[in-house]
Amino acid sequence: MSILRVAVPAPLRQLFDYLPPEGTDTRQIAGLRPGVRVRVPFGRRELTGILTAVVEESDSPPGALRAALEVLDREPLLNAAALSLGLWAARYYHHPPGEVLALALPPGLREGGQPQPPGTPAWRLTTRGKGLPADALSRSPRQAQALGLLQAEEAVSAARLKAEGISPAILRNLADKQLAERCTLPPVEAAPAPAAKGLALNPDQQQAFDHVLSEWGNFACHLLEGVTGSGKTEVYLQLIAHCLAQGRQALVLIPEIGLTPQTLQRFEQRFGSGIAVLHSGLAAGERLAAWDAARTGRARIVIGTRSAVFTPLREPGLIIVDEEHDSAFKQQDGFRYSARDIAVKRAQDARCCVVLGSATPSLETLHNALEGRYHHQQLPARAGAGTAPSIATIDVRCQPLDGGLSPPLVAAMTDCLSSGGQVLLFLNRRGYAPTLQCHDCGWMAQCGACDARLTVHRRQRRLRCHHCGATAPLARSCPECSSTRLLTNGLGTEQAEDSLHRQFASWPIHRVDSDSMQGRDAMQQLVTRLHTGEPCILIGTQMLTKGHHFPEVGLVAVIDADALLFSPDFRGEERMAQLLTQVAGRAGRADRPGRVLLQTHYPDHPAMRAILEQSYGEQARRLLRQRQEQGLPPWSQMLMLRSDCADPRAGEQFLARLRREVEPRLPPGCKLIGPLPAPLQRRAGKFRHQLLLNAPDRRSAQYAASQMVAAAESLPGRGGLSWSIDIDPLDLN
DNA sequence: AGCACGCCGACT
DNA sequence: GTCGGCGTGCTC
Repeated sequence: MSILRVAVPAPLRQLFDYLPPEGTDTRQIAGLRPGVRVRVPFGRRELTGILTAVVEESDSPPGALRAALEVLDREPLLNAAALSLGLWAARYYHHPPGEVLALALPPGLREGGQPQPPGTPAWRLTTRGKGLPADALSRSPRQAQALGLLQAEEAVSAARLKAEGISPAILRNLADKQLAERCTLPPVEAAPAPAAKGLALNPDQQQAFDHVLSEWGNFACHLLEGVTGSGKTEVYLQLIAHCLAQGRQALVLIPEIGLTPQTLQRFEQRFGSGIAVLHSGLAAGERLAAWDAARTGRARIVIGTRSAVFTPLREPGLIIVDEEHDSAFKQQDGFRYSARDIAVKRAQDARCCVVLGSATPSLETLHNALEGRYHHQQLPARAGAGTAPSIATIDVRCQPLDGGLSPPLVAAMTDCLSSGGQVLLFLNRRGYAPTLQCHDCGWMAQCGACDARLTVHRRQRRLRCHHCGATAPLARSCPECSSTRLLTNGLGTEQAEDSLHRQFASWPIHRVDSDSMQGRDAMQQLVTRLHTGEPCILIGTQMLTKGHHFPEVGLVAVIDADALLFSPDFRGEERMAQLLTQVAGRAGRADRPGRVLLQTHYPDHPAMRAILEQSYGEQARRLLRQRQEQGLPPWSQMLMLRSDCADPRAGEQFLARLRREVEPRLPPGCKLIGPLPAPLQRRAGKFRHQLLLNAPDRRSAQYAASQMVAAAESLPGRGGLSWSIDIDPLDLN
């Protein structure tokens, strides 16, 4: 008896068995390959699942099995490697397999749609459209223009029409009149990779490159630790060239879409076409096309964000994770996976090399390298003889601050600007000010749904909660006492920008945060402008620290370095060191060493001193020793069970019961902490609690996780209580 | 997550 | 007398 074992997209941690569709003969069953999509009845609905195996026996009683409705694909959409990677990740993260495998498909195929024939989307005229006289649309110049373009050729790609200024709406109008229709152009054959060798590698780069090559053909994980500007990307490019020359595909993971234009440009210059880009910002059609190119092997290089780690590849030969320390690789809700860790597993399965690159490697990765599990390649020098920036603190105690700037900082900025340099100011707080307060009665604007204050956004004339997204109009008077003496407390980027306009009126000022960089290519435009080298001031959040290198920046200043100093999380100091090192890395170039200034009230704080006196590598090694003494990751394994409930007590009670149930059965050395209220206990109207487990090793953590999930599933999850498990949590918030 | 079934308040 | 509120239970 053949049984189909199907991963169904439901939040259930199991696979479901089905009989083959009615009327399937044994020959057809024998031809069924795992990785095809199957339409199945599920409760009272129909869903599209993925066939994971054809088995002879089911654990379910025979009468309980229903028949699948239809097999949707002749060829698997997920090959064996993609399938087993997804199932492994589902087990490791204790997440429903159907939801994990759905992630490996582009959204258009998840619901059971048919894959489009490969090719670029295009438009052509219908027979009716072809018969139309040229002047027929004289009342609609845009449509007439579109008609003209389409008349010239058999079919015109959607991208070219867009470039000619024809909006999709115009084409839809033509389609409504049945004058034009969608079609696809045959895919452009990937040009063979040009033989260009790229830049000459310096000795460090060459050594790193050679070392990776020496492990080629087997699984090996390499940490490529290179200071900013040391030329990691060139090493990636030459490794990719080698990979392509071996006839294999390269998968490149990057933390954010924002970085794609730059990265992509550099890759295209080197390799021409054959590059597929995958991220959530793509339109459905583009995404499907890129995914299909990766799966079939037409794309030789696949560049993508987190979820791209699940993309099926025909013949992977190299995986690169750029900025591996970046927390964007860890999904923070739902399926809480680490794309970096899964990339390592994937390389292991594929017996290929994986390169984790960073100027500021995570302690997890560094630990693996120092323990000899990963190879460790270091690029200590800036390529092209650049000089590392000098770092100093500004003690702002007792200093007058204008818009957050101390007199020494203002002087340094003036200096830098007048000598033709750009200034980069880092302030990790969006909006105008983090609090609005009544001067007469002390009232403060609080979020109604979270334990948090509302942030003043003056440009939008609104108060906004940065935790749940709630907004409220910016009050003109106090709701408690009607006083109009409302004060803002604290400093955000908007306010800093305003005060810069006052203090540096003759210089251009650009604000860079998620509010000001709304447009699709706002960042790209700014980067282009900055590359003209025009002296200016940049003020922005985290966004500024990621990826982009601005060669003309001569001064980088952190307006409020103290904000990083007192984190409740044991990873606080690691994050501070990474962030400050990354910010500092934005400054300077070959002929002009950059300056980095940190404004602080605690110039003697050990963490602050460490930033000045030690390289990131030295700090990281010191922090690793501390973690060892404290028995914390990466020397131990953590997992966290979170509860979320409208009732303030129910979540805590649920976790307490769970703890009682599970604690006696834990492997030796496992410690439970909690239940504790989450740092921001009430968020979006829900009370959050957490139960943390610290385990001595992976195996016991894995065992404990199964116990906890089993217990949580069996406990009555009453009263709208929801829970989730986070394996290797990054943020203990 | 859906989508049922299942028991208690305001309407034609 | 029904329509419908969302509480809890199940999905091969």
